[in-house]
Amino acid sequence: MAEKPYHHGALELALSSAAMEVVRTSGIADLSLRDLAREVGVSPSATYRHFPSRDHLVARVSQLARESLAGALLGARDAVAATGALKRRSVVQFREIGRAYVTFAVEHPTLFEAAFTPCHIRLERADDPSAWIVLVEAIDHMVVTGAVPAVRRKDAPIIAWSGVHGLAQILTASVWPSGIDATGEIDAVLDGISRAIS
Amino acid sequence: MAEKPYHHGALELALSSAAMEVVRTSGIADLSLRDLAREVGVSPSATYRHFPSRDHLVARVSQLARESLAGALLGARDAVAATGALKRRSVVQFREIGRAYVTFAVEHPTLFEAAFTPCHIRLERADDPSAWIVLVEAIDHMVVTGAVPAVRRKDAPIIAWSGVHGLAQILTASVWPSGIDATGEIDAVLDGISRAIS
DNA sequence: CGACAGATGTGAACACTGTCAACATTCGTG
DNA sequence: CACGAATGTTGACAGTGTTCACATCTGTCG
Repeated sequence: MAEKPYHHGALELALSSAAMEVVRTSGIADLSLRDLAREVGVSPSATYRHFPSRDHLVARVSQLARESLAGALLGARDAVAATGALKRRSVVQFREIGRAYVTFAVEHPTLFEAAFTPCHIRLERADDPSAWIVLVEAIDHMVVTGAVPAVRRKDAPIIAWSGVHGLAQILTASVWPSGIDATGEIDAVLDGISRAIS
Repeated sequence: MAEKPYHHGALELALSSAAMEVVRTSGIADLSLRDLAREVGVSPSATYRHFPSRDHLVARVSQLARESLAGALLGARDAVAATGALKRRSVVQFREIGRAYVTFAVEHPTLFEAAFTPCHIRLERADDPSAWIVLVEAIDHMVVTGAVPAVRRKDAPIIAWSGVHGLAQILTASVWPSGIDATGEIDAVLDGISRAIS
């Protein structure tokens, strides 16, 4: 077995993966280039062949976290049984997407935090399947099936996205006015969104 | 004039103020104990007499930012003219509070970011006038004037808070699906919230 | 008033970080 | 096969949070 090839071969991927692991278990604030380099078995400066700066690494990880969230939404949507009336089904799908959004944040708070961490770096590669698109599609679908009036089509996405994103943020934030029970609030907000876009 | 008294006299306040200035102009990520110490004209280790760690300083600044936000909400509420029907006035006040929340975030993005930055430190001193309380009071007031049905009293706060906080977060976040126009979206979301809690 | 305890500030050090420049090795391609 | 581009290494620099031993001041009690 090759002891230690001079070239790692897939350093960028290895670094991203190790970084995602750190984010999952610890949080994006604890990302350290030197730590990752150690983890992967490479010198600190080697990382600079793949990420111009720590901020670029952070931005990449944030992007991966966003894609992970989008994947969760898609999964929740596609898990809805393809039975019954189309109209009702479009409503259920939308609701499950919303629930998945908040659930993802609650179950993987560090990932969710990373997904929307403020970073001033502009990646050249754009996001793959944006969570935003999944939401807009679901709403468009509801408009088609008549579950949502066409008048609401324009504003419904920002209303729904705001409500769901805000709740997720609130449930995962550290500072709080008083203990808030997650499960109860989720349905309350989802109901509110339904009324708002009806 | 006293050249340089050995004791600063109000170091904690001076450090907090300098820190808030950095947050306002630069962002909470750029906070540095050594920088602040230099700014205030004190040795780096002096800061440790007032903040056990950098995280504590960050937590304090975050708290100050939250109080600043709460102040903006109070200001917006009290700026509503005390004329006309009570019912209508309670609705206008609620709407202005919501608008102020989002406006604060858009106009002072770094302060808003600081207000909800994730930090694992628990301050002993609790927040003074929480933004949450202002919101709940406004909703209670609407229930009293009959602008909001009593059935919604329980869920209205989390619905409104989620919508407004989510929109603020979305408008100030760095990564985006597409350019979003702030002013238009604010009214859309505020209208949505009104429908949701009616 | 004066001594003493506690609060507050200093200086020098440690371990750690991101980043860079000069150099070494390997890969792909003419 | 040779050579340029891609990738990895070594060693350094400036900067950071944090700590410890020490200096200085402030208020309080006999």
